[in-house]
Amino acid sequence: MKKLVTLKQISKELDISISTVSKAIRNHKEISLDTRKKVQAFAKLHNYRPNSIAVSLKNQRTKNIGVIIPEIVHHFFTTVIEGIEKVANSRGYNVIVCLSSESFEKEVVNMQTLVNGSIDGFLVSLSKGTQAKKDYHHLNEVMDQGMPLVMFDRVVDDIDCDKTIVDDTQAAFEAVSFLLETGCRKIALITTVDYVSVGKLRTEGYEKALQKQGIPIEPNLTIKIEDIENCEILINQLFDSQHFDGVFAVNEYFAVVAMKIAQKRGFKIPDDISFIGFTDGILSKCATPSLSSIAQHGTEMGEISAKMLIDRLEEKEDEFTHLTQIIKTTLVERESTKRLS
Amino acid sequence: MKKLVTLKQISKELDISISTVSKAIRNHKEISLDTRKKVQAFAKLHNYRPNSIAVSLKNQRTKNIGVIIPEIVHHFFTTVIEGIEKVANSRGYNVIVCLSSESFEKEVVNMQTLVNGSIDGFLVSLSKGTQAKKDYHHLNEVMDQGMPLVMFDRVVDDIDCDKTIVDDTQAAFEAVSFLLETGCRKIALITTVDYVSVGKLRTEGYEKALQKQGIPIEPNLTIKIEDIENCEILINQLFDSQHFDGVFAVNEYFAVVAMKIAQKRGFKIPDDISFIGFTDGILSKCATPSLSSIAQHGTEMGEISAKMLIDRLEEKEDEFTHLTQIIKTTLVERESTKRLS
DNA sequence: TATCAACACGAAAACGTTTGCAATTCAGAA
DNA sequence: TTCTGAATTGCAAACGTTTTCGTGTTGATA
Repeated sequence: MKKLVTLKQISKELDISISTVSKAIRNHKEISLDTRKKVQAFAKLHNYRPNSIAVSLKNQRTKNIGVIIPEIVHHFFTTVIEGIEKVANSRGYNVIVCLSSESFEKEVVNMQTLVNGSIDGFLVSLSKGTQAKKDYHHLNEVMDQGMPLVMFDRVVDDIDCDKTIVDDTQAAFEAVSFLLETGCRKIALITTVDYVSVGKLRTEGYEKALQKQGIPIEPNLTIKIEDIENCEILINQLFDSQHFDGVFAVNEYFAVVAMKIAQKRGFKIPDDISFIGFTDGILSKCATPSLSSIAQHGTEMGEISAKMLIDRLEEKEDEFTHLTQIIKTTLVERESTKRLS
Repeated sequence: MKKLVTLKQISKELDISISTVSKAIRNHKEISLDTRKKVQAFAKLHNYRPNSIAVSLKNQRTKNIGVIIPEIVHHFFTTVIEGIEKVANSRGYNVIVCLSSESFEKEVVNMQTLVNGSIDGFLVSLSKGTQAKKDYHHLNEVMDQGMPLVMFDRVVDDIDCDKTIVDDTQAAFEAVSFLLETGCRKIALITTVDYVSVGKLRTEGYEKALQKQGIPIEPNLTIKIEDIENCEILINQLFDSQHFDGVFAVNEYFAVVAMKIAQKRGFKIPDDISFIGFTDGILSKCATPSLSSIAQHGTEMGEISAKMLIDRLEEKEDEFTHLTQIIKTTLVERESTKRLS
């Protein structure tokens, strides 16, 4: 077992001052070529690597970025992380991932433990808890300290920072419009409770699409799911009490569960009922029938968010305008919807 | 914008030495109660937090652990991370996640950039590239430097370190035995190429189960998938050329794809063909019919691995025996298999 | 009054870097 | 031999902590 070698040890070994060693390793031209060669050879031999903690302390930057997400067992967030990792890595940054588990308190604690020097900037998607509580003091504190913050997907207007989102309302509008165009007349909506920003926005898109076609909005055709555990029960109740020929769900899981229930009740998909979900993940592809859904391009969202953050970290002079990037969604047509004639 | 306050600033403001401030904040009894109260009040007011980089440098420990996984868009690894996060957080550690993307080179680079002080220990699951190349020098280097390393799931015998695995062979044996007990006689195997350790082990379990029942192993009933992209093609070829009444797949994705193909060809599941997959994830639950599969308990694996690592980090005296924890798998019966009579 | 412990606080080193500037060396010119 | 300027090299501060050790003050005791 040989611990990592330090500048001091090299310096002693070679009988050269620490500063000369440091400069020689980094190939400063103010050190003679002879010395540079000698030191570099020695460093290579002993596998010298600068201690990143010391470098961080000296340079007042860690080359780490912190990512706070509500859940990781969730295909969409997973693709976002993939995108973040990709650009972070390519620009020399490491990614520290923290999970809020949809809890406000955990989100606050996570941010507090990272803000004290561990990272250079934050990438955050809000927990449900935070959205319900509408308490954003932890975000403001971080911003106050001059630490860059980029929010993605689950964002909030009250905070003035860079953001990356998809146009949820527009995407939902397009999906529901597609259902209408392919012949659906009574469309059920399976969504989340209103405080979840994306749930609310997608609900708005649903309503807009109906309104545009002059179709009245029937409240009984909408179910709002708070606790994912009992979504089956609620969906079954919907089937019990209502008739409809289309379903729009705000995520793929709800859509797939609804499809399974519909099939059990003898409905043919898409002949009797069409289905569209949000988030084009592995479930959509593998469901039977495969599910038409809205691709949110999570990887791209991660890439763009990370790029925004790192650009901000490395910008020379402070730029005070914050911008919001909107990612274009795509409706992926599969077997759960009829063809546009 | 107010940057974080430091000990030095507090010290100047209160006209007390830095060391006294430090001690007062940490409630050392060698500082008078008066001073302690005063300093603590001031610190609280100005929201003082010790700079974690400086603390890390001083204490020679970062309270970060590095996790290297092959892919994150993969339900199993995602559950492992969840488990890791949970215990790491509860014991005051942050988690730095790096993706090898199944590439040997990326795995090496990731480990090298983390080993220089950024973290206290590693949690690693090998990339396919590394397993194919059989080059483990980067792991040995890390161990040589005295940095604790715990491998999970995709491990290798050549490295002497703590490990967490499931008994892949035994689990596959049980799954295939179950198929046999429920009446299957010709069982196809959908696996990966041999250099993927878990693929190989599960294949062994499959063969053992057949041997035990005295059923000959037909090589043509096995397909080994290297590139996940063209798994559909290979599975279709299998259906074209062979007859069978059971399928065992080494992951849930292969199983679900095979089920879809079987259904398209008019087979009834499980009456004509039974299916069992490995990795009990969301796909298994949501497939139609739902897939019987082997739960690997990823969360538990993550928890145990993280616990092993942190225990190792915090142990007083060096303990030289490395241990391998084996996690019990569970066969989750669903609709894709017949009932045991 | 001298001694001593208990108490409160501060100086300084250490962790491993980076970097501006001062100090040293050396060759060549006067 | 002395001087000059360039080429090398080293000193020391700085980043923000923690911690050991030393110092000074106080009050009590002999």
